[in-house]
Order: sequence, then structure tokens, then C-alpha cells
Amino acid sequence: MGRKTSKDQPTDQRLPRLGVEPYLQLMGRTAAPETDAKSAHMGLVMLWLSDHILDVMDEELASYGITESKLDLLLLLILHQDKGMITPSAIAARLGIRRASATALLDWLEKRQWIAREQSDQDRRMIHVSITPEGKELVERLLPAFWRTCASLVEVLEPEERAVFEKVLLKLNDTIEKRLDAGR
Amino acid sequence: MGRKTSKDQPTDQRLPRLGVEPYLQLMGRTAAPETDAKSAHMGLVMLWLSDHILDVMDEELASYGITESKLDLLLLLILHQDKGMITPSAIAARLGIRRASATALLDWLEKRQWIAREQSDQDRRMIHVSITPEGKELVERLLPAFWRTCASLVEVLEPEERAVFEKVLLKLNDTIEKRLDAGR
DNA sequence: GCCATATAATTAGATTATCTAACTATATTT
DNA sequence: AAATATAGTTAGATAATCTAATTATATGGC
Repeated sequence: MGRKTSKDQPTDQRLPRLGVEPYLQLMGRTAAPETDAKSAHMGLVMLWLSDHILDVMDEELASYGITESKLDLLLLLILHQDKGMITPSAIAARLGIRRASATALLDWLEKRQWIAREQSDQDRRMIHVSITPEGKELVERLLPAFWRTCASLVEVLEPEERAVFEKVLLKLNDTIEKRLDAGR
Repeated sequence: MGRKTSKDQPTDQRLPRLGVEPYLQLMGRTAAPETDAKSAHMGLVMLWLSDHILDVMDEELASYGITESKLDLLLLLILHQDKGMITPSAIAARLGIRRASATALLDWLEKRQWIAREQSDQDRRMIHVSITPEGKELVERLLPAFWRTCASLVEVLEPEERAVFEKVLLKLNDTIEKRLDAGR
């Protein structure tokens, strides 16, 4: 966060990242013979692209004073509203983090009055979490820009490219989600 | 890191993430009218895919006791070897981080004997950083798996899909790199 | 040649997002 | 009623960043 305002010493210069070529050369000597070079190259670019995409989104969200993890939590609360009350445990389970981590996020959001905690009457160990009007206001204010930014990621593509890309994207995402789920 | 060995209370269960549908519905009511819904949807999936790709790579690297940031640094040292000595400042500039952050990474790597620092004779303010034989050994051991993992990211794609996808990938990566460079 | 300024690296101190383990309070089961 | 399970939190850790300040060394202007 705050990469925009960073200054360090006034003379700090940003050297260009190494291009892909040196990496490909290194791959030539270090990849196992059965690894397809073209695929590995594409995967490497995907890895870089992934980093860049998260950087872009972090910067966008930083201008609203929030981060992706915390926005995820707020969106979960909004999307869950009609389905009744939600507890910190359920939030953690849905976000794929530990309950202790959820507690930390909730503390931060509560301090800013964007969420509220209320003890359950049925089971006094449980807490019901909800988004406040202020929290909703923030999300409503930020979402248009969020969708704009999402859209901007693929806007350079030509119509022909988009059709294939869309299919590929969903396929890759499904595959990797299954792969990650498998390891749990 | 270490998501694999996580346990918490034995009863902790991982609920499935919400699917894309609720998000699309939310988008319907919250996106600016001029935002293209299809693009925004694709961008959202790209954002998720990006998270997943980094998760996969983090897990892979964790099994070698290293992280992406630190591997980046080691690879930079390897790729820089023929071009003479490199300093912490130059490393920071190439990685796009502050010198203080580079110092922290170098401390960690030095403690494990994977890099070495040596004071320059010409300019005694400067440090020359190099990768040690042990560091090289680690990288040589890990890179085959790294390329394997890269390749595995796109392995589900059909040959026809790959051709288009490759072009699109490079285009998206170029575009976003320019965009990020612009904001500096 | 000396002093002001610039630069290189580090240190100090902070934030964010995670984690595991231990703890407290409350339910549930036997 | 005692043992066990569950919900939430707290305590303490690690990792990757940041800014600001500090220390040491060079350099450029006079």
C-alpha cells in the first residue's frame, strides 16, 4: 500500500525489470527435459501477470482505505444478508482463513464502524456479524470503481480474442480451484 | 505459508467459497452503467485466478523453504552474474522495492548462507552481493519443479486454445506493465 | 583543502495478513 | 456432574512491505 507516495532518497531510481529472455535462457538449462518449454514460458508470464493484477487492484482499493482481504469480508457480509446471521467461524471458513485471522480483520473493520458484532441469544458463545450502514455506504461507493478496474484488465482485447479468452479463463480457474481444494 | 499443516480445532470445516453468481448479481446493481458487464466478469475471474496462481506457487516454493520474493532475488543474482557486481540498491531498484526491504531479504538469505555480502574496495559505502554455491545449489534443485509448476498452470488447455491464449497473455501482460510503470 | 551535500546501507519502528497454540466461556454428551 | 466439544479471542510468531532516521563515505564548489 502507499507505493504511490513513496519517496526514499530523492535519487532512488527504478531500474527496469529484467525481460523474459534471460529467464527463458535459464529455463533452457534448468528445466527437466520432459517439461514443455512453451507451457513453462506461458506459466511464467501468467505468474507475472497475476502479480501485476493484484498490484493494480491493491492500488485501486488503497484509494478507498481498504485492502482486498477486508473487502472480501465486507462483500461476503453483503451477499449473506438475506441468508440470516453469520458468525466469525463461518466467515473464516468461507474465506479460507483461520478464525484468529478473521478476528483480526473484524477488529479492524469494527474499529472503523464498518461491521458490528452482536452476541447470539440462543448460543452465547456465538457472535452475529453484520455490515453497518457506513460499511454499506463504503462498499456502494467503491464498487463502481472496482468493476471498472476489473473491466479495464481485459479491455485491450479484440472481440475475437475475448471469446476464446473467456472460455480459457473459466477453464483455468476451475482447474486451479479443484487443484487447490484437493490439497486440503 | 504452511497452509498445508494447518489444523486449528479438529472440527474446523472449510465452507465452499461463494460461486460467481451472487457476485454477478451484485455487479448488476452496483456497476456504473457504462461499465461492460462481460468485461467486468472476466476481470473478476482473472483476479480470482491470480490469487489462486500465487497460492499454488507459494505452496510449491514453501516445500523448498523459500518464498517468491526471495527466489526473485536469488534469480536476479544468478542472471546478473556475468554482468559484474550488484549492490543492494540495484537489487531494490530491479525488484521494485525499497532498499530497506532489500536489506531485510538479504539478511534472511545471508543467515542461511545463500548469498554473501562483500564491501566494495572502490567505494566503501557499497556492498557487492553474490549468490553462494549453497544458494546456487538450492536454486538448481528447485528450478525444475518451478518450471514444472509453471507449465502445469496451462496444461489443461487444448492446442487450439493455447495459440490464442499465448498471444492474449503477452498482450495483457505488456499492457498492465505499461500501466503500472505509468503510475510511478 | 574544507564544508555542504549526496549517496549507500542499515536500523528503528510501523502496518497488513497470515499462522499456531493456548485460553475463556458456554454447550453438549455421557 | 464431569468430560468433552465448540466459539471466539488472545498471545506470540513470521513475512513482506513501508517511511524516517542514522551512519559512513564520497564528491563538488569555493
